[in-house]
Amino acid sequence: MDSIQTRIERSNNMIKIPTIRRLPRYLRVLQSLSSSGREFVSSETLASLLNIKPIVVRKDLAFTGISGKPRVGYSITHLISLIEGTINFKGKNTAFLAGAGNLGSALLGYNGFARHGLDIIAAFDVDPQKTDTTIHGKSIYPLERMPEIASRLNPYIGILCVPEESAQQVADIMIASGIKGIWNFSNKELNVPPDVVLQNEDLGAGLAILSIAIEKSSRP
Amino acid sequence: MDSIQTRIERSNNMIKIPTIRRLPRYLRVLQSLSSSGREFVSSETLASLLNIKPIVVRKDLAFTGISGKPRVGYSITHLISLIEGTINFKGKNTAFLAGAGNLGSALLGYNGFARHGLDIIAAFDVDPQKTDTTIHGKSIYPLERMPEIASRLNPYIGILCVPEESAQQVADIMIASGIKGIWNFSNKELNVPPDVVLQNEDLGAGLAILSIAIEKSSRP
DNA sequence: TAGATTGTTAATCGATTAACAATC
DNA sequence: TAGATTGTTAATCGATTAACAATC
Repeated sequence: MDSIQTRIERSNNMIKIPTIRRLPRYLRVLQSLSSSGREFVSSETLASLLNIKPIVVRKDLAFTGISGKPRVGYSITHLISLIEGTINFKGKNTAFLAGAGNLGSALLGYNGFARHGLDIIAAFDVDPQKTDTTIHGKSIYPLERMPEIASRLNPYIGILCVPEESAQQVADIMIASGIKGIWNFSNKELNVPPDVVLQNEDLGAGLAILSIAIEKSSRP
Repeated sequence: MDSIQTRIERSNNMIKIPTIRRLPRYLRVLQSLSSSGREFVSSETLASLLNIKPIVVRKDLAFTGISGKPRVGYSITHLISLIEGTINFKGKNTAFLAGAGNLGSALLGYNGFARHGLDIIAAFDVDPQKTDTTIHGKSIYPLERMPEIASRLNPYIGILCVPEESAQQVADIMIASGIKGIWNFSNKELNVPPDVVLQNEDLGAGLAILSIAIEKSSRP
């Protein structure tokens, strides 16, 4: 028999992955609406901007704790603030990045992260040619200095952009450095202890979905 | 009343998004097992390598049409071939890329795409400083030449890496050029006609999931 | 008040998991 | 044959959608 706590948590109120995935999208259109001077927006309008259904919007937004006004909609500035709070895009999420290759360098230069509350505070590489330089204004340190520098800066997130062959090894260094979550851009299946969160970013998955969908739409 | 066809399709046999997302992961561990000389693999082994359950593996692999042998498992080379066929990672998926900034350049230099059967055959940018040069060996053309070059090369996929402000406009040029699917790395919500497939790649979504999971695991 | 929009409750749909028979 | 592993059928779980009452 489940505990009351378990049953309550299962029955309602825990935010769900599909909702979390949509929240940054709401955020972007809301910021755009806000900068055009609008104050309120309906679930109908948000739905049409995201090509989803209004009922999905209302269910999703309920998780942020917002209360909409019948006949008016939701306060845009309030909603922005609540979504940012819900997905931790306020404050600063500090991160280390490992692997300053093509992709790693691109992420170091990605301006969008500021808007997502992510601050890459240091980057690491094994290549002596890259270390002790900066890329897009971020300092690159030798990989072996990660634990030492982490003990001073206390990063939350480790962004892993190294080749598959060294991915597990570098992940282990990140974990030993006290990082709480790994954002894995390598295509290696990583093993991490249960208290470390792992988020895999798999371009192959997106490409496979696209490829199958194109094939299906060409031969209906 | 639904047609018989509709009911058959809904009841069984259509490959599902979660399965499609996992197929590239199977592919990678299978390729690694294959290069270590193994011939057969069980659902149990694959499951433990991907940190999922064996029943999920068996259900997923059924969609590729493979037939496993009780007490032995699945033929690794056969399975690789069937997965590649299922997600179109065999042959060549030809692509145009628009926007040779940080991210676009990184994707031009990404070696993993060859393994995914994706061939970026040309790249485009509005910046005259970038056009008529090459990045990672790929030629960069002025954006306005896309329709003309497309009429010769017939690309399937358009990889969109331009800033949000110009994303819709560039997507429209891709569509006018006859592209069948858009892989959208900009954070713009695009409008595309129903016969064009849209796959959004949203880094904000991954970051939001990671961020909420870290918060939850820190305060249990 | 009338009507538009939210938010809740119930129904449907789809994916995962469990149980177990089939098979080599 | 015995036992391991596949693959099928049924059950459970979770997310989306529909219907509609509440509210401003």
